[in-house]
This record gives sequence, structure tokens and C-alpha cells, in this order.
Amino acid sequence: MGVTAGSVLNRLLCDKGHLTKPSNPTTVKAITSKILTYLDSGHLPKAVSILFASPFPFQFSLYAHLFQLCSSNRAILEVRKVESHLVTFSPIPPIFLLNRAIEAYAKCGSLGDARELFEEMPQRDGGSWNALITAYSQTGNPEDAFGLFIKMNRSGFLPNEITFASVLGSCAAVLALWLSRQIHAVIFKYGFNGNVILGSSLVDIYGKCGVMRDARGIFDEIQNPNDISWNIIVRRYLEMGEGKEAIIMFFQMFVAAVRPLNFTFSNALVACSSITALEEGMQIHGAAIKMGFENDEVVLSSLIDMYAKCGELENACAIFDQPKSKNLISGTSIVSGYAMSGQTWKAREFFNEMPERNVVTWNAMLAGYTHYFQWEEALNFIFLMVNTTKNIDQVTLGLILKVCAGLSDVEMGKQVHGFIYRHDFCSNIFVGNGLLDMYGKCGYLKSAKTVWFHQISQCRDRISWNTLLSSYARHGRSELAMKIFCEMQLEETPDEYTFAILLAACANIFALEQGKQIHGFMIRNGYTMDSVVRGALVDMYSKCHSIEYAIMVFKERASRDVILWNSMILGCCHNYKGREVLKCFGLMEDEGIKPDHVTFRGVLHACTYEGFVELGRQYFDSMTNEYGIIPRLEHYECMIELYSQWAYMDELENFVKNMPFDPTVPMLTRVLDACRRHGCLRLGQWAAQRLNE
DNA sequence: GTAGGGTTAG
Repeated sequence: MGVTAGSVLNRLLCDKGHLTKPSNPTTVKAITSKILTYLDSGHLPKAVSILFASPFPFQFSLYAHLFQLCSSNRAILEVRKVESHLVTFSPIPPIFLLNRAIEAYAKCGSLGDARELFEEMPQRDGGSWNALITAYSQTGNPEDAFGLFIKMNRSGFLPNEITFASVLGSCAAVLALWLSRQIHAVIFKYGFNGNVILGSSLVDIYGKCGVMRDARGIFDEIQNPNDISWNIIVRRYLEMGEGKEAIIMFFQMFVAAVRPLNFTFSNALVACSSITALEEGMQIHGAAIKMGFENDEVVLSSLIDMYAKCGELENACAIFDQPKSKNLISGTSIVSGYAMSGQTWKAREFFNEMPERNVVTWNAMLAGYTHYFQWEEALNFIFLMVNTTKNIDQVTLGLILKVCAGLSDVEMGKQVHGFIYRHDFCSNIFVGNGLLDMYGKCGYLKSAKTVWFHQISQCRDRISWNTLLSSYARHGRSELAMKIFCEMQLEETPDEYTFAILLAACANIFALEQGKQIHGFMIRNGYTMDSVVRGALVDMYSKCHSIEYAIMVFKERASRDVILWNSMILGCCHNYKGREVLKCFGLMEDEGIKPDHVTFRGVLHACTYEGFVELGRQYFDSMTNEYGIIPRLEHYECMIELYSQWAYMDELENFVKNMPFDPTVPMLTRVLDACRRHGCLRLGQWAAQRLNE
């Protein structure tokens, strides 16, 4: 251990004999210039080591300079030497220099030295308090910083801007909203409310605490918000899920003529991805180039990710091909972009050619396979991953569990469970919920319950409850689901997702009364009926053959997206109201809503019920020709059903023999059945032969 | 001379 601040100071105070020595200008001057030479060549320890060659004090500015250099170099031993020289040879060291020493100790990570020097100082000023409060605040000791702040006030020192900034920093670290509001009031009282830094800090805290209205109010009152202030407000909107507002504020920066930081560009671009605002993203791209960010690695990576997430893979790749763009992060963005747009094959090709990958890259690829239900590929990839890299984290485990659930492979799920147990991922809520979901989807409700009580009982959240509910609902245990819902309300507020699960549970067992009760509960408790919930309601009412109620919910509000239209269309299908389906399809188009593959499933079903064979064929053709939707397996199944049921045997034969893929077993069975019923030998023989193959 | 934000990918 070196000499601590306090002990040197004590020696100084007890033994003042050598303090009366006169200074020697020539010695001091010579050593100063030697020290400066060392500093110029970057030799801080050497410079400090010759301090004691002079038994006289140096100019104060030299000490200040040395403390600053020690801080940036984290050179604790040198701080001690400089302080030692200062207090040994200056009769009364100026307070500001000792404050610098406190700051230097703190920057070097030694709160002990900082505190000791503070305690032993013969005299303190407000700056000394500030230095120590900042020291505690910046080293992650917010409680101590608050304590010192109170002590400072009691000792009769008035806090200034610096004090408030430090204390607010601690408030932000522990989200102390209530304390922040009080300090906000005091700041106002002292007239510091025009201060940009304090204003920005308050915006930061209110934003972090989720009260964006207050945050925005303060932001609007800052007279000249600077780049950091703008960065904070954009970032906070983004974090609160208000991507649109974040982008609006970003463009406001240009009106205010403040040059954005590269991080602000990055935040704004993430905001664009979050709401797939490609148009705005491209404008930001243009602005970035105009303002000279075309070689900024952070901005380039963010641009690549924005284009990839918005489905513009060509643009993303074009930027990636620029020399400054190629790195692990942007490469991972490309993999993720291809994977999550369904082009898993391209993603894999790119993945295989990457010079380096990390766990995020691997997860991005795996997420693509799971998202598109490519279980076989996912499984092979998992084996490759386990054999290639030791890096598996909670995201990987969550995805692997998703694969187990998708394949209903509970044996593999149990093995993963063992791995989770052995590698101490048990306390991770993300993994815990994944386990719960896996057992639930595999129908192992008992195991799900064990996970529930023994693994996540301490840390369960709303997602855990929803997962448990949906595993009971999926297996027709509706009454139990309702009971669990009652328990849930004791510790979590249900969300829209909860109700969608419950309504689906009711629909599955045709529990109209309970469905109505949930509907009423939501209305009484002021839940927003978003399109997911309205879809679940339409679905429940139509499955329970209360089509009038379904229509009522459907017509309630004007905003209807494709999902809600689909719910209504499938609801009509359930009630064998084929003509209504086709009517809906027309109205939907009038509203400007583009039909998707689910819509066409409903439409083709409707044509089957009503016997509109020719119309059904026209709709099927229009999918590719007019709407750009590639027919899926289920649409081919619908057409086979349509022709089979209405005995259009020539059309059936032509259709089934010209599909772009081999007919599946259920398809051939259906064809064979139709041939038997309508006496079509040739096609029947063909189907039987294909079945035997 | 002391004070604030942020690190893009799953």
C-alpha cells in the first residue's frame, strides 16, 4: 500500500518545520521543464517520480495538470505522489487543488482515498462536496451520494448546478422518480431551470421512469437543447415504443439546426425499423450522407439493419459492400434480414461465408428457421451449433425450446431442461417461460406445473401467466384456465394477450356465456379493444354460432385490418355463410385492405360450400395474377376439395397433375375418394399408384 | 476546474 492522502496530510499538520523553507525559483523552473518534457513524450510515471527532486512547491497549474493526466491514465500511485508533494511543500494548499485530487482518486476507482482526503481537509468548499458526491454517484453508489447531498445541505453549503447534476445522475441510476421531482422543484427555486445539462438530466430521468409527458414538457422548456439533449429525447421515445415520435423529434433537430450525433442517427434508424418506416429511413440515409457520416461505422451498421428489417435486402447489401461497412454486427444484420423475411436459404449462404460469427449471429440464423417452422433445418443447425461453438445463451435456449415445442419432442425438451439446470440458467425468466411453453405445447401439463412452482415461482411475470393459461386453454381445460385467471389477478394485471387466450379457450369449448363475461369484463375495466382482441371476440362469437354478436363487434369501430377481416371471413365460414364471405371480400377491397393468404383460404372454403366452382377457380388464379400471393399448400387443398366435392373430375385431374409440387398423402386420399364416389377410374388408378409409391 | 446522453446485430 502506498501513502494515503490522510496520513500525508496529518504529517503536514503536525510537523510544520519544513514549510518555512523559501522557494528556489531556479530549481523549480528547471525541474518543471524536465517534467513537462517527460509529459510531452507521454511518460507520466517518470514525470511524477522527479517531483520530489524539488523541495519547493510548483505552480498550482502544474499540479492541476498532473491530476488531470493521472485521472485519464487511471494512475492511482501517481495521484498519491502528486498529492503528497502538494501537501508537503505548500503551507496552505488551495482547496480547489485538493478537490482535483479527490476527483482524481475517484476516477482511479479509489473511493477510500477520496473519502479520506475529504475527511482530513482542514477546509472545504462547495466544490469539495461536489467532488465527493460526484465520486459516489459515478462509481455506482447512489445511496451514499444522496446521503452526502443531505449532509452538505445540513453543513450550510449551498448546492449548485454541479451538485444537482451529480445527484440527478444517481436518481437516474435507481429510477428515483419521487426524489427527482423534489430536486426538480429545488432546481426551479434556485433559478437553475434554464441550465441545459440539468434540463437534459431531468428529461432523461422522467423518460427512464416512463413518464414521457413530463419528459417532453421539460424538454420543451430547455432554451437551447444541444445535441445530447436531443439524443436523450429521441432515445427515450424509442425505448417507450413510440417510434413515430422518436422520428418526428429527430427531424425537429434539423429545424433547430443542431447537428445530430452518430448515436442519434442510430437511434432514429432503429425507430424506423420498429415501425417499418422505410420512407423516413431513406430520408435519414440521405441526411447522414449530406452531413458527412458516410464513413461512420455506427451509422452504417444502423442503416444496414434498418434496410434489412424493412425488407430491403438489396439496399442493405449494397451498403454492406462498401469497404467501411463490413463487420460482425452488420453481417449479423444481413443474416437476420434474410432469415426473418423467409429467405432462410440465402441467410444460410451468407452465414456460411462470414469470416467470424458470435452467438448473436448463430441465434439470428436459428430464429429464422424457427420463425418459419423449418424444424428439420433448425434441428440440424442446433446440432451444428452445439458442436461448433461453446457460446450458448438464454436466447439460444429459448429458441431450442421453441423447436422442441414445434416438433412436440418432449424428450429433447427434457434434455434441454437438464442442460439449463446444469448450466444455471434456471433463474432466467426468459428460459423459464420457454420451458413452461414447451411442456405446455407438448401437453405435459404436469411438468409445466413443476416448472411453474419450482423454477419460476420467484420471478414469474405476466408472460409466465399467459403461457400457463394458453397451455391449459390449448388442451381444452377451459374451466381450469378461468380459475388460473382468477389467481393471476392477485399478482399481475392481465393484458390484451391474456384475454385473447381466454376467448380462444371459450371458443374451443363453445362457452358462449363465459366468453360474454370476459367481453363484459374488458369493457367495464376500460381495456382497449385492439384488433387482436376484436379478432378473438369475432372468432369466439362466430364459433359459438352467435354470428350477430360477431358482426356487432366487427362493425364497432372503423379501423379494421386484414386480421380482423380474416376473423370475420373465417367466422362466416364456420357458420356456412358462403355468400357473406364473398360479400365481405368485396367490402374489404372497397376499404382498401389487401387480402392475404388467410383471406383466400376463407374465400375458397366459401366457394366450396356454395358450389361456386368456376368462381373459386377465378379467385385461385387471381391470387398470383392480381394480388401477388403465392398459393400455399392449404390453398391447393381447398381447390382439390372444391373440385372433388362438386365432381369436376376433368378439372381435378388437370389441377392435381399440374401442381408445382408432389401431391401430399391427404390430397391423394381425397382425390381417390372422389374418384370412387363419382366413378372416375383413370384418375383413381393414378392416385392409388402414387399413394403406393 | 467541477456536470448530462449513447455503443448499432439475435
